[in-house]
Amino acid sequence: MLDRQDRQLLEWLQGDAGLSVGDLAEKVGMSKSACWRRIQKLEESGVIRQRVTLLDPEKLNLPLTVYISIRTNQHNDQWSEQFREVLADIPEILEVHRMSGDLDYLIKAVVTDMPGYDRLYRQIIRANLSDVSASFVMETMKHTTALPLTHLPTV
Amino acid sequence: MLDRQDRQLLEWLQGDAGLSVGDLAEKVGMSKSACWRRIQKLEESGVIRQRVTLLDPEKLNLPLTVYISIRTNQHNDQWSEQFREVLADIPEILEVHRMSGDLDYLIKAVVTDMPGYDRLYRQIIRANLSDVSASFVMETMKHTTALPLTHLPTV
DNA sequence: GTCTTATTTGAAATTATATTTCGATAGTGG
DNA sequence: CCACTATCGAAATATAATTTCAAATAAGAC
Repeated sequence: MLDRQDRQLLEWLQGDAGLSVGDLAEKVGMSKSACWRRIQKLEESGVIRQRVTLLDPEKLNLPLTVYISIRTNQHNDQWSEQFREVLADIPEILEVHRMSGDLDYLIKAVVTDMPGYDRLYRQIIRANLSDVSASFVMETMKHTTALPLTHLPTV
Repeated sequence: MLDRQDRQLLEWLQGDAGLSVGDLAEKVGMSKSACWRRIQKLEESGVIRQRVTLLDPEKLNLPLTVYISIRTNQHNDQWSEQFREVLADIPEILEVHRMSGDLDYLIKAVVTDMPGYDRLYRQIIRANLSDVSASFVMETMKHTTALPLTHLPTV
């Protein structure tokens, strides 16, 4: 069970993984050692998954984000597993979700430009897909990795 | 311009923001101080955006991810700006993109369950939207924040 | 080529931070 | 009230970040 202080720590850490234990301790009002142990526990328990560095896609020559919707007529496990492995190895592909509803998979990818998208497209359709359609991101109006902590059971 | 060593540093840091300068220095084969300065420059130049902590949605009672597609008949700047502000303040909403093609906006959100989605839906449709449809994530097959460094101009 | 200048480097010193230790405190069940 | 357990804070120790400075390297200018 996560108490108020754990939540506060998580709130701060979601925004900045580089904060020192000392800073955090001050922010949530406890000693450094208590704070440090809290963080350890949050890591051990898996609430904290990992600490990552986010880069600027534009600066990496990846200004175009695309969502690719896929329908397939292949629905067996073996095909699905192979599809997963292919996509896992393509670094431009950031997310792959199996979806409810009329589309089967939704993919998020980053590319340099339209020719870049076309190269990606050609890789993907090697699998047996009945329908592939792309929507391009014109403008990202919000983008955060911070999850709300408001749905936890009350202490 | 990012040379081989910068790229290697970024590669490692994307995977783990918690690596020490010493470890990184060893991995890419340079001294600690050189390594430290490289990282500073990458931060100053904005290639490194931020370091964040990723949490486990399930452990936060947010097992359901949903993509919400929106069409609207409102296309003026003022409406758009207001829409943005409303969405920015809803913590369950992680991403909002203005899209090309037949849908206007694509939203990614996390919720506890279907009633949770319904509450979110009701908040969103307060805006003047002509069409809102949801697709739920059954299974996330890939999810990374690491961008490919393979599209940078060669040194 | 070689001189000059501006960058970048590595080792060592310094400063700051993470981690451990240990005794004190507070809550729990019997 | 006592024994037990979990948590705490302050201080000690171990690691790591940051700065300093002299040497090495790269980039032009001629």
